[in-house]
Amino acid sequence: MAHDDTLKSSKHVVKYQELYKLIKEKIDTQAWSDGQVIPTERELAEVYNTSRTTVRKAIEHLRQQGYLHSEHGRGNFVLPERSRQSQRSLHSFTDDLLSRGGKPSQEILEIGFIPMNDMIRKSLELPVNERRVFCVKRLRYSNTTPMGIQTSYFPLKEKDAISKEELLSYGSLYKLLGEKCNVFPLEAYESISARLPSSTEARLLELSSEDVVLACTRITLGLNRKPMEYVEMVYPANRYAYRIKITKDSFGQK
Amino acid sequence: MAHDDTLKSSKHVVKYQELYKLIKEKIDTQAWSDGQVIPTERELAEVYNTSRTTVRKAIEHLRQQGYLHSEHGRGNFVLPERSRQSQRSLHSFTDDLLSRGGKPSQEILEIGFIPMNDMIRKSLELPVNERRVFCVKRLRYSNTTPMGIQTSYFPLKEKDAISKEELLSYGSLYKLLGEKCNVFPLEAYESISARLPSSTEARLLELSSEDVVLACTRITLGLNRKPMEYVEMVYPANRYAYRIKITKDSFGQK
DNA sequence: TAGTGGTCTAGACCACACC
DNA sequence: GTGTGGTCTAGACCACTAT
Repeated sequence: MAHDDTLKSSKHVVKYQELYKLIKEKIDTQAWSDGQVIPTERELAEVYNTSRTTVRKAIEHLRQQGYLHSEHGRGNFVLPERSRQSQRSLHSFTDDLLSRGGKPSQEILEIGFIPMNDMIRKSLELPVNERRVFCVKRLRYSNTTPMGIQTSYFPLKEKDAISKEELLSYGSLYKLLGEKCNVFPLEAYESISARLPSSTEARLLELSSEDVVLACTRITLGLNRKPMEYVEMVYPANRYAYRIKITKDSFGQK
Repeated sequence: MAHDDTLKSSKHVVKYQELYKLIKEKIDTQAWSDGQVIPTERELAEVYNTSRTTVRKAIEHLRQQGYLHSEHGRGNFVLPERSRQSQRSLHSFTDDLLSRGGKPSQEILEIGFIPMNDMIRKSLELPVNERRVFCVKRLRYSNTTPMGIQTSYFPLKEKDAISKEELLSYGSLYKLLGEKCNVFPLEAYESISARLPSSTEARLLELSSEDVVLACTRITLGLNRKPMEYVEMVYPANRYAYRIKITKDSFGQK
């Protein structure tokens, strides 16, 4: 009864998201700590003046994010921090480095239109009459250590060309693309392999003769599910590892 | 009206899973094909004699699996095959090779208890008085090509030791562990890096001097969210690449 | 204006855990 | 038993898309 209408359901703000944030906050601040049960769904529904269905929807998402797990007949329990997030999700290289505790910066090696090739055309699903593609090649740093070479290809119109100055002032390429071309990333498919570095790569990444590189390619799909980016990434394997969370299929799949 | 009670909701069979399978079937068999709208949620609810809530739960899961996407005010649309599954999910090496189109087999290099070390103890979160751990080292083949060296460590009781013959007759280690020790994998955390192979690895994987390996470690959590396995995997990078799907966070996370 | 998916409600019954 | 989460219902209203 302490609350009543804490969950504002005004324009475009949705009750189950509010409740999700609220519970997440409780867990992040350790008001509800690891291994403990949280209040029952019926209690939460009453306290926050909502229905059990809405509570369950919020809890469902917290389960997917690794914050809670449910035991039939017992209750919903807070999971240890190690389980939380860490599902590999779509974010910029900048965010990635930040989450690893470094100070990101970048050097632009190349920027501009280049002739199309078949690999890029196929990845971006472009018609054969597209002759040029926009390319941005960058060297990424964490503090002063080189952490990767990232070469991105975008199906831009000639008029939408991005200048070096523009990119540097924006910092984030995704943000720039969103505002200039109205494209936003939705999901991506990545392939991760490894090989010996080329001499150029070894020089840029400051590698010794024993070092190898992780070589990854990614196709990013936009909101309309069309490819909006093809990226080749090269990481120094001795300084960079992929971390992923693997889960069981929700159900059905067998 | 054609159906009525097609969706049997008998013991332990749940309506939304049945409906999920039914819609998935329609899409897999291309009865409902790429880019097309499927019947409206209200229609599906009527035809299959269920509520719209239940229909929406089935559709929600199909969205998560990349089978459908929804457009507010327009309908639910079938996504192209490329979007489906491919989320990296928990499965055995055997399943993985099968999905890549090979014929899996294995050779057991080592099996038995070995002395504990700190790396393994920490990964499996074991107390300091645990002195031994069960180790299985296997060479995996796709057809006759070596595709990986997999070294697994399990916190087994001495009495639960697994023999080479047992493992070979079962084929799957997970299946054996499930039946013998009642442990089942729930989720896993994997780290992917790369390096030069050791001379033993190069010999076993039939590598040339130019080849490098993907070096991965994995901690698998069981149903009780306790570590049930620590695995080190070494793949020939020229023959094996990781494929992962990356998605945007569901909501809230910002 | 009509039809769609998105949110939300206030119930109900079931399966499971614990006493 | 009682209490918990898991499933399901039959509505309702809103926001968006189309015509």
